[in-house]
Amino acid sequence: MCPRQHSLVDLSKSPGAEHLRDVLDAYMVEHGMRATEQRRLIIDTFMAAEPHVSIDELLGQVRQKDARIGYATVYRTLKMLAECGIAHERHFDDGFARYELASTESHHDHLICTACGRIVEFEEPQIEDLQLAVADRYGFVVTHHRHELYGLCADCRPGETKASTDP
Amino acid sequence: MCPRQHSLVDLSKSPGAEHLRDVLDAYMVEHGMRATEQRRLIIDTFMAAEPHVSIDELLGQVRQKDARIGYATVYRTLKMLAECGIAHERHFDDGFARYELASTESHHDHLICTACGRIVEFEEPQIEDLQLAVADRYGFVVTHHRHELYGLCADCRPGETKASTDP
DNA sequence: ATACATGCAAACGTTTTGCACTTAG
DNA sequence: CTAAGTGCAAAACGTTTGCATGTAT
Repeated sequence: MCPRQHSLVDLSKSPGAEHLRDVLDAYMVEHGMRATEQRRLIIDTFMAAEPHVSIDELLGQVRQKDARIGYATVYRTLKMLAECGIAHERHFDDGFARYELASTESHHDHLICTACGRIVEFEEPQIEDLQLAVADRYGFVVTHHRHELYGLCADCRPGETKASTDP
Repeated sequence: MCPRQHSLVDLSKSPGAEHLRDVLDAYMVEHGMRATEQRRLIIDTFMAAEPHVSIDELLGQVRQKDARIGYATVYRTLKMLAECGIAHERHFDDGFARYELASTESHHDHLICTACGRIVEFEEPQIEDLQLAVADRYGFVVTHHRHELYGLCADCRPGETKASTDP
């Protein structure tokens, strides 16, 4: 192992992560999948990464440990994680897929700052309830949904400190 | 009841397709754009088409009248309509852009049947209010959003009668 | 007459896959 | 040993654009 430094935040040890590992192991055994060096590295890196990483971002982080890893391997590994329910694939308006660890908590949606790219998760049970009511009103049964609020976060909003007159 | 406002480009309160034509004309004049045969045909066809047409669908309909029309022309015309606020570009989960006339009153979101592709518009002011409340809670100012409910419509649901025990 | 528009085909950016080589079991 | 995984490069996919030709004004 590389005795580089002790990671400050080790999400792989947060509550729930162990269960995810179990789910993953079961899934891989069941599908005759092998635990390769690359997969281990990619999965570990993903679990320690900030939420909503893109494939490219993750690839960059992974390559700091092993520069030979290819895009396709990261791509396929993330697809696999999504397939077995450990990760969720998200498509915001920036054009590429992002992945987040499936949390044990309930469902959440997202606020996205169009200036700095910050992504904040929110939960609003009342909205969830209203969604079901709306669907019911139209005879729909909802299987999944997408709810994204785009705008400016507190740091990017004009008004904090005026003087925003550019030449 | 509604007096027809004249000449001013006031999109937000446009009552009908006729006004949209006026807005369009004004936009084209202002941008030195020409009223070509193709554009007329494409725009007329779009306005008569069902809501949420894709470029390919519209191209198909347009080619029934003039088989020489190219994809790029439809593409550019729809972009232009979106640019001047007459059409809205939507991206659902089927991978390609769809366009709808902006003629309708206030904002709406969508229910999409994942079986037959049916798209239903819904309006729910309470959800809109809650969105603003949520954004405010996180210090965000919302500029736009995306809210899509995916599921099965009444026609595609298993068990027209009841059948509520099916994962 | 000439700037704008068209239609083709090729460029794009991201995702997905075919394939020869490598490797875990 | 052999089925599964890797990395590369190329295909696929919808979207976007450069360019030679056509046309509305």
